[in-house]
Amino acid sequence: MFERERQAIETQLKAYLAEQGVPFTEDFKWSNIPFSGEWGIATSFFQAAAAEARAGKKVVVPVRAQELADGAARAIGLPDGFSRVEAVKGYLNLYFNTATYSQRVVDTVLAAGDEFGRGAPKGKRIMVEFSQPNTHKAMHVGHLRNMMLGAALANILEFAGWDVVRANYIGDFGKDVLKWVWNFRKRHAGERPPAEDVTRWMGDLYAESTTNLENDPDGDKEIEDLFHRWEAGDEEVVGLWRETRQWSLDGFSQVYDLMGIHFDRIYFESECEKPGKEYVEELVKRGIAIDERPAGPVIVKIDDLLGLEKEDYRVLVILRSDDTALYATWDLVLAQRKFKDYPDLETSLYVVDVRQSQHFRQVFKVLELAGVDEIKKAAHLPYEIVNLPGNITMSSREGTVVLLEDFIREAVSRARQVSEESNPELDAKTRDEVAWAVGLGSIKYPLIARDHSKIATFDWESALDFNGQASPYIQYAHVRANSILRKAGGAVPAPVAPTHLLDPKEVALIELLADFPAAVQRAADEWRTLQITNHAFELAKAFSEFYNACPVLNAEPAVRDFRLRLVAAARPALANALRLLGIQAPPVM
RNA sequence: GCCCUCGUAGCUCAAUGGAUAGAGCAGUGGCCUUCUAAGCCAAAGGUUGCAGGUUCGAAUCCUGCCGGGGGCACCA
Repeated sequence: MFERERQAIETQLKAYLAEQGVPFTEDFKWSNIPFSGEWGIATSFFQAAAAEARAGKKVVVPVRAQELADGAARAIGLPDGFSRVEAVKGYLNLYFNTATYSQRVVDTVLAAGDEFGRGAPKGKRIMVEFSQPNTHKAMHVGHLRNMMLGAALANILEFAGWDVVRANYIGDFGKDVLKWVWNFRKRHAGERPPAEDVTRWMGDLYAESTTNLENDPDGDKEIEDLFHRWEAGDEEVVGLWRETRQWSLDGFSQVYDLMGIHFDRIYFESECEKPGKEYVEELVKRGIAIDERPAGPVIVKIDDLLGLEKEDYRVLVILRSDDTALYATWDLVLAQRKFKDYPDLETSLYVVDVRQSQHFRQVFKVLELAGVDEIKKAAHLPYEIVNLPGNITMSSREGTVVLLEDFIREAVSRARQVSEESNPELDAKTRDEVAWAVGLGSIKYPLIARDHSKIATFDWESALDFNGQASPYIQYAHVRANSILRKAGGAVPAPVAPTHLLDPKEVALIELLADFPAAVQRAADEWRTLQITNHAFELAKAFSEFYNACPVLNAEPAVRDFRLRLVAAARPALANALRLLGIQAPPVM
């Protein structure tokens, strides 16, 4: 928000260093002054001093850094808009003139409103592939992390200025699917799914099919037969597959609607089946893949092709020995199809859990070896899975899963209960909206509020704890801001500079508001939703502390006007941050 | 065996190579006649797994070790 001032000062600093003969021409790194209640920007001279040391000048770096900071402070004097300049411990601290700057921040946020924090269009397109559910299976909490990560990241990238394509890749074919179909036509022919919890029902039948297959010596053969009949376009098999698949797809749609997620492009594994096999043949012809059928599968010996002595990429199986396709077969063609569908794609991002890191490394490398240049723009964003306490991985086979439907129901019910206790006056319709907004928010937030590389642990107690660093806390701050504005009559006073000495809590809140646009950019650059979940929480915390320390409505008129504008700025900032995370900001709770 | 990854307060997690390592939860003590207490305030809690190295400066980068998790030919 203050790039212009910063650049002007930076120019002066560089001139000063040049004058002193310091061989340092890099850009300065700026940060906020880390003392609470103070507001300003800071940079250090350690790099410059170190550059001198490297150039042969005999200096003690910290001492020299302080010398340079001192000299720089004298050289730039007191720039416009600043109230104080100091050199401390090698740092140059520039304190803003709080009256001027606080008004500027508040005015800027209010002018932008719902758009506050949006970056300028970058003119670059990125595809984010996420969710990737399997038909004929249930959805559990693990799937939710992927969904939320992908959805939030897509929102953030878009807000940061990217053109975003939200893509889904649905696992609607393969051995597991046909296993389900095999069991269904044997034992459930003619049955139809229930009205509610369709994906759970599909999952139950999937678990049943697994058990039945284990106890059926002819099962594997019969499934292989189904495979070939599907390929040949057998009407009965394809018809049944299509019908049952649709049940899952409808179930997914319900979940996505509930979660507020949409996709721009949906790919299916079944579509990749045929072109995948053709591509495998091509790779064999070109000598990239080795065909060991029928004794073995079709493989690519990646390390050999790269001339690597040590094993690294190892071997990728791209077609089974029985001619059936597998994951890698489809992925090889899907990766290329994405660039065909969107030729201007700058980045093709895969949000898939970390266990598939090697798989993607292999697939991308094989395509590179095959001369597919665009594949350099493909990237895998690996994230860790959601485990149960005791580091137990969820397994539908062992019944150790927390189903999405159950989780949502519990969270919404808990939210309703808390709402009834703390705000009994709400009417039924509003209560319902609050329960859903808070319940859904509370399950979404923790899944994206930790680094991707950290395993998330699910337990009911903390999942349903609405206190502290959690989505309801942020929503509550928004509600309080809204409440003040409502009681003020809705009108926001005209722009005004503060005439009172700003409270440290006001300063802290203003600083966080000013930082939001940078947080959005950083989250987009690093593909880290964590930047936004943290910022949203910090913002809510700053607002709560401000709320507690600084009366608004009962303050004297000049103070009241300024604070009212500050509250009016905080409200959309909180709502925007939540919106990026896919979380609603209800007006009351 | 090879490769990847994680290790920070009792627990769950933060911390663009930079100033005094911060939050939440749990526990302790306070605050509702004042804008919604899903809140706020205070105190307490640390050898950043261990040992070296690089650097003016390391929780952060490198090496080794210890411990947890994951991946390594026809699952996805």
